[in-house]
Parts: sequence; C-alpha cells; structure tokens
Amino acid sequence: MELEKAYNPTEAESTHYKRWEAKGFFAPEINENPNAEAFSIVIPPPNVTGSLHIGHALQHTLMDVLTRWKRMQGFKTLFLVGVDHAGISTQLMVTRQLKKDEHKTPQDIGREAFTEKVWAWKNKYGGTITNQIRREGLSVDWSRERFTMDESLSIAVRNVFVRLYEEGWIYRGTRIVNWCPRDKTVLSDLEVKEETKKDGKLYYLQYPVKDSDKKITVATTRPETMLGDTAVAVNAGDERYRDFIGKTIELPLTNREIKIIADEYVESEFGTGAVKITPAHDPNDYEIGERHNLEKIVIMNADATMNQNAGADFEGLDRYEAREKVIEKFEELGLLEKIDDYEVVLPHCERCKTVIEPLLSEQWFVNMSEMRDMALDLMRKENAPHFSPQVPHEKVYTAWLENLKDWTISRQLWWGHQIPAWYDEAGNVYVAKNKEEAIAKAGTDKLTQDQDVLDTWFSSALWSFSTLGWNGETTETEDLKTFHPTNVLVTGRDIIFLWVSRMVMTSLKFIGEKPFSDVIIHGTVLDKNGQRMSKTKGNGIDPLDVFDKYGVDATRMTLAGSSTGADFAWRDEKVESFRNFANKIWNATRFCLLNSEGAQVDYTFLNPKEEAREIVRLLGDELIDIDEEDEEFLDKVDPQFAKDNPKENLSIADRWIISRLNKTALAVNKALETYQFHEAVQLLYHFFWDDFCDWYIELVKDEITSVEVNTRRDAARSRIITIIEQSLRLLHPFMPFLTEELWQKLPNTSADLHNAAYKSAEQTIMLADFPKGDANLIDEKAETEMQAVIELIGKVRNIRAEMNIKSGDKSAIHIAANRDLQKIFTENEAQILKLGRASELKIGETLDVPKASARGILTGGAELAIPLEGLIDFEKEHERLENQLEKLNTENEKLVKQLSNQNFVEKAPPEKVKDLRERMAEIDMQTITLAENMKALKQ
RNA sequence: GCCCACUUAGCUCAGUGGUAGAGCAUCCGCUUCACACGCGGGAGGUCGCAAGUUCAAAUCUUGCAGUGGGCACCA
Repeated sequence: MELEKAYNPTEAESTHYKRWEAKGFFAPEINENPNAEAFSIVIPPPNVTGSLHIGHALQHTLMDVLTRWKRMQGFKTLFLVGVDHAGISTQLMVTRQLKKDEHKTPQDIGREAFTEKVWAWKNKYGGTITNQIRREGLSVDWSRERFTMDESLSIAVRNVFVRLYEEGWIYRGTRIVNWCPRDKTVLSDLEVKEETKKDGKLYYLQYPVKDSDKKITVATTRPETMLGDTAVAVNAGDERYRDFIGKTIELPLTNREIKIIADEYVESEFGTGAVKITPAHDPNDYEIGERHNLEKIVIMNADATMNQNAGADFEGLDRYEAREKVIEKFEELGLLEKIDDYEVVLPHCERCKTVIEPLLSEQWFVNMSEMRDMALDLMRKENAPHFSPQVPHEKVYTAWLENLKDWTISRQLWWGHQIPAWYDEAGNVYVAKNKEEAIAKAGTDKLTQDQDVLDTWFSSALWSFSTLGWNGETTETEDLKTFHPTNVLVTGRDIIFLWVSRMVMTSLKFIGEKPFSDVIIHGTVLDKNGQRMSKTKGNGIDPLDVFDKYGVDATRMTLAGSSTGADFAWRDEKVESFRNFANKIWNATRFCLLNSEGAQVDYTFLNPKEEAREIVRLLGDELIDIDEEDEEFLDKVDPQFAKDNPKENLSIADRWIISRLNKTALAVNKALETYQFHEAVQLLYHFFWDDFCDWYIELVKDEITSVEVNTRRDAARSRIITIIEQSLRLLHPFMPFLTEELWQKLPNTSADLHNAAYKSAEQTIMLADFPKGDANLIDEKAETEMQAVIELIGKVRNIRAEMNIKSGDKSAIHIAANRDLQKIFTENEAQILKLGRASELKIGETLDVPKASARGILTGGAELAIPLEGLIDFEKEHERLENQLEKLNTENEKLVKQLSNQNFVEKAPPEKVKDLRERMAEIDMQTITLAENMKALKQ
C-alpha cells in the first residue's frame, strides 16, 4: 500500500466523523458491558447565536480528549452536547435582523410574533455552532442533544422556580438594580463590568440652607441625579455640619425641600463631607433612605431619559443632556462651586458596553443563602468540587460564595423562560408551574402572566441534571442514575460564579448531590502579543481558519499542549509544528506500510514475556524451572526455541522501544488522570518523533526493508507496525482523524482490537483498547544499553560534523571499551556502521590508531577514535578537545566544591553523595583520556 | 483599597529542593531510497531584583519591582 507523500487532513476529517456519528460510536449505548463504569461530561452550552471561537476549541478539545480516552478504556461514556438560548444576545440579534429586514421593532410586532421569529431564527441559524462542533471532531452524543428551552428543561425551570418561591427563597421586591438603558433590562451584578473612566468630573454643587444665608456644598459625579435628591447627609461627628443637622435645604431647580440628616455612612474626610442622597438612583443612598425613611423619587425612564419627576425643564432629556443642563442652571444661579477632574469607575453592561444606571425597580430575586451554605459545606466536608488547578480557583470560588448577595433573576426580555407568576386584577401574585394551577390557586381565570423572563443562567444552573431528564416532575431517570454526578466540568474562569457555583447549588438542592466531581479551569487564549482577543480589537483567531490551514488534529494538539489552566499567547508557528508532527506520523506509517508485506498488527510481538509464558505452557512447566521475574528468563525458557521463533529474538533496540512505549503509555495515563494534558502531549510527541522515528525506525530500517523474505524480517515488520498501532491508539484522543485514517490502513486491524466493551461494533480506533502500559515490559537494562549506542553514534556524528567530513565519505570507527560495552556495540554493529556512516567498526580493549585521528570519550570509560588520514585539521581537533575539556573542568569544579563541603557529605542523602562521587570519577577518567588525546595530537 | 497569578534561551512556554528543558527562530552541513511539513550537528540562560531558610534554592519564606487578572468601592 502506498500513501500520499503528505497528510492531507481535509478528506479524513470529512469522512470519519460522518461514519462515527452514523454508527452510533458516540452514544453510551455502544458499550456492551452491563457493568461498565460510567464517565460523563456535559458541555458548557455555547450560545445558540454563537459561532466557534478559539476558547471553545480549547475547552472542547480537553473534554473530547478525556471522553475519548475514557471511552477507549471501556467506560460507558457520555459527552452531552447542547446549546443555550442566550436570552439577551439572541433577542438583540433578532431585533437587529427585524429592523434591517422589516424596519420594525419587537414592540411593533408584539411578543408572540417576535418569539416566533426568534424560534425561526434559532431553527435556521442555531445549527451553526453544532456543525462547528462536528468539525472539531467532538465525540458528543447527538441523540441526547439539548437546548435550554426544550420542553423538559423548561418544565424543570418552572418547577425549580415554584419550589424556591414556596420555600421563600425566591421573592419579588423593589430594589436598586443594575439597569441597562440600551437593552432596557435589569442585569445581575455578574453581568456588569466596571470600567475606569479617566476623564471623569466631580461636580461641587451648593445647596442653600433654608432660612439662612449659608450653603452646603455637595460633590457628585452624577449631578443630574440631584433632581431626585431627598436629603443631604453628613457625619454626626463632623464639627462643620453639626449645627445643620435637622435643618432644611431648598433644593435648587426643584420646588422641593429636603432635610439634612446624619448618617454613619458619610466620611467627613471625603469630598466636602456632605453627601446628596438620591435613594432611587444609588445603592448606598437607597440604604440610607431606608434607614431614614426618605422618599424615593425615580427621575428616569427605562431608556435613561428624564421623566416627569425630573421637572418640566428636564423631562425627555437624555441623562447626559440633563447633566449639562443641570450644571448650566447651577452656574446661572451661582451655585456651581467648581468642577474637578476625577477618575471615576463606571459600571458598564457587559454585553453592549452602555453605562449602567442604578435604578429603583421591582424585580424577582433569589435569596441564595441556603443553597450557598450547602455549597460551602460540600467544599468544607468533601473538598468538592475539586478545582484544577486548585490554586487559585478554589479560594476564589469559596470567597465568592461567602459574600454572595441576592440574585436578580428577572429580565425585561421576551426571549427566555417567562416567569411562572400570574397576577389577578387586584395585583395579587400566584406562582405556579402553569396557568391552570395558577387559576386554581387564584380562583379566577382573569390572570395575566408576569411579562418578564428569567436570567439565562437560571436555566443553565440546572444543566447538569435537567439535561439528563430531571424536570421536577420526572425526578428519576436512567440517565440521571447512570451519569449524575458527572465526572468533570471543563470551563473558563469567567463563569465560575455565573455558572459553576450555581450548578453546584441547584444540584445540591434539587438532586441532593454535587453536579460534578472535578472542575477543570482552562486558560485564556491570547493573541500573539499577549493581548486578550476581542471583536473590537479584531485580533481574534478563527479556529475554522486554523482548521483549514493546519488541520483539526494539529489544532487540537496545540490547544491540549498548552499548559493546562495557564493563559497562553497564540502562535501559528506552534500549530505549524504540530501539523509537521501529524505529517511525521503519516510518513512513519507510510514507510511501514511500504514495507508491510508479511506483517500484521499483533501485540504479542511486543510482549515477549507473555509469549514466553505461552511457550512454558506449551512445553510443560515440569520441563523448565524458571523465574519469570528473571531478566534472562527468556533465554532460559528454551534457547533453541527462542532462536527459531523470531518473536522471541528481540534486539536491544526492540526491547528498548518496547520499554519506551510502555513507559510512555503509563505516563500518558497518569498525566491524563491528573488533567496534565500538556504533559501527555509532550510525552507522545517525544516518544513518537525522537524515540520511534529518529532512532527505532533508523535502527531497524535495513531489517524491515530487506528484500530477502524470511520470518525474521516479517517479525520485525509486524513489530514496528504494532508499535505504530499502539502509538496511534495513544494519540487518538488528541488526534482523532489522523489516527483513524492510518489505523484503518494498517494490516489486520479489526474489531478484535477493541476494548472488550465494544466487541460487536464495526472496527474503529476510537473503540480500540487504550494502552495502559505494562510495567513488566519496562526494561531498564535495554534502555541503558541503548543509551550507550545512542551516545556512541551521537559522538561519531558530532566528530564528523565538526571535522567537516562529507556525508558520502565513510570512515572507520575504533572503540576501546570494557567487555559489557564491547558486547553491546558488537550486537549493534550494523546499526552503528549505518548511522555513523562508517566503513568498519574495530572494537577492542585498547585503542590502536594513528595520530591523525579524531577522538571522543564515552560514558563508562570507553573511547572512540576516527582515523582521518589527510582529512584532519590538527588545530581544529585540538580546539574541539579543548572545548570539551573546558566543559568537564567547569563541572568538575562544582563537584569538587560540593564534595569538599563537610556539611554536604554529612547531611545530604548518601545516595546523592555516591552519585556525585561516581560522576566525579567519570569526569576524572574522561579528563585524563582527553588530556592524553590532546597530547597525542601534538606528538 | 483587598486578594491572586505570572516574571526561565531572541520568541512562546514546560520544569523539579540536588549538574537548566522543548517548540519556533538562529548558525553549519545534507536532494541519505517514509517525511525538506525532512535529516544530522552547533550556538544561545548567573531561571525579575534583594534578603532569608537549607549541606544544597530557578524550585521553599519574606520584601521589592514589573505585567496581567479577580473582588470591593467614597459621594
């Protein structure tokens, strides 16, 4: 079989996903093992209006890696997908569309027609994000796809609302809220973003005191609110104002008189020490107003224009026009003391960036204290959920809960879950899960439903269980039993409060258990200059462009390979290097397939001990007395059998790569267990590229490509192809498309390679058993021996490069070494000759080479020399050796210093001291040899 | 104001109480029959600054500086 010369992701990406989805591989039902342990993840539902951004791609990759990994391990796996109705965003988007297409506002067409339009919009465009999720290769179960406004999820919302209301935790009240004049809705504190405005002003207004020629100066950043003032407050301890307390102010621009009151809140040192009090337009003033029973005058409309309470001169003006006019008038009256430059921090609507107006308004709230305590208890007693990284998220999460305020849940929108509260003609409220029940409660059918909808996060808060079938009426479902609590939630830190904490609270309250065990908080993808990506800056990275350019798998590797939890700057070069890696995998496989005649994927080629155990069984235990832990055990089984059976005839390189493979597999599993995705990526990258491609393939190349047909060659071919097969499995969770594409091409891959839970499924790598790694196959001896070979070849290459020997010129290699090393080098003679581009290898106890030789020192006291008759530049060689000597000396100095420190020798662990002594002995030996070599050069 | 994180090679980032790592970039050499999206070989860091703990600190502690983030805010 011959593959294209380079991996082309497009085709693999378009074919495999369709098949996986069509064959039902993503659904948990594919798992045939009735006792399989469950593993579940729910996706943080992206906005239905949204399209994929790079942050999604990161988050989704991590979830899919975990899911695919667990699925391959035989877990009954559910990766639940769904989208969020995203109240405000969606409503704004459709409103914009309506204006553009029909020049109408939602009010023009009415609530019913408008929501119909939104549904139509949702049905038409809502699939954008889900199609992009398919493009990413996510192994989500589409048969369980959910939408926050699905019937069952909506029922859940209403039931939760009713129950919290009945228990007294949801209430309707009049409070100062965050009002967005542009979206014309209230927002929760979490949807408000503070921004510093450097060119703000602080206005000093003089208020005349009644029956006096005195004036009190108040400072304010929002002078227009003075039209709603109902008091001036000072601190009772403030000498300056003591006599004014209880007196009356004639409030300019209005016909009102307001009192001067004393309140602790006022800090005498700040401003003028006197504060104008506007209870209807400032949260602190509201508090003061409550304490002093002040009138609350609302002076603005929903769009932040002034209303009639502001007076005829101001009614209809925008708040900023009103501000100017108030100042003008104060100036005219001679009551404007001064205007200072002042840095103000203003709340903005997170979505539309409009300055928030604090406004007195009647809204629905949830008092979270009970659920908050449940969540805090869970953290205290079970340390759940476990955040990863734990620092700083656990602390931030806990601190936020501890200071939790009531949650404003009503929104003045039409798109969302309409609040299940009805009012009779007298204005009495009846909260019920539907109109019929409300009628029953009210005893009349003359009811109107509350016009507002719930905060989008109210339904999201139920996501972990509402998606599994719980809706308050149906409270036990098979899915809930099987998949709840979910295992892990992967999300960004910006929604720890908005979503994570609220899911914990509602889940504890309504299901009686946590929604998930672990929370992985991933980092933020920044642009290449380390700046946050934003639409306004236009510095965003479109993942779809990256997919097109480099392939989905390379993108996934890049994302998973970034340090878990840390922010990182996006670099196309990084994706490029993983694109190259994908191509490397492609070509390594291509090479093996070009030489795959007679080969088959067969794991016993990689597990000689397992095979040998079988031999023992075949031969009968009584014939041989062996210890399976014995390193030389294979040889003792039956030397002749081993010789005849190529499966047993493993070279150092074979045992080495098998050892490396198993170490890697063990480490990858461990890394994933602790959510160290980048660690797993590094391990796989280096195993495959450095160990497997750079060394193993090169070492066995001649054997594999031999034209002579024999069982030994075929065994080598099977071995290398089996290593590829195992590597592809390890890589699959990260690079699903490439690995499936190649796996399908390997000889002899079939459903037999599946995890036992998927035996009936059609063959696919995504159901293959994930390699655990076998500690018994780790062969430290082979690794040490291989290290010696690698070191030797490296030294030879180094000499050849530094001495400018042409790659076509072959030279002899002379080696002096002890018996152990001699044996290793002899066993690998062919490979050393090939990779060292050598004509001959002379191995002995001592070196016997001409003066015109380049020398090298190896670990373990071995030396090597390359005779370079006529080629050697003595000056250059001397310099090269001098360089090496210098390095050794530097290291030696450190060691001498350390080892002559009595404290170190006495207090450091003996093993450490021994290591250093050995290293020093090694250096001594090498130094002597080097010196001799240099001397020899000069003779 | 309070809290937190980060500061390691030119760039982007790993990393562990015990001789500093990767990718990219850079330099040298290779059309070596899987791959130039490649191969081989180099160069490059007193691990932000200062002090402390320790036999030993890039790693732990404290302080400082810079950068970024969160929370709370005074009219």
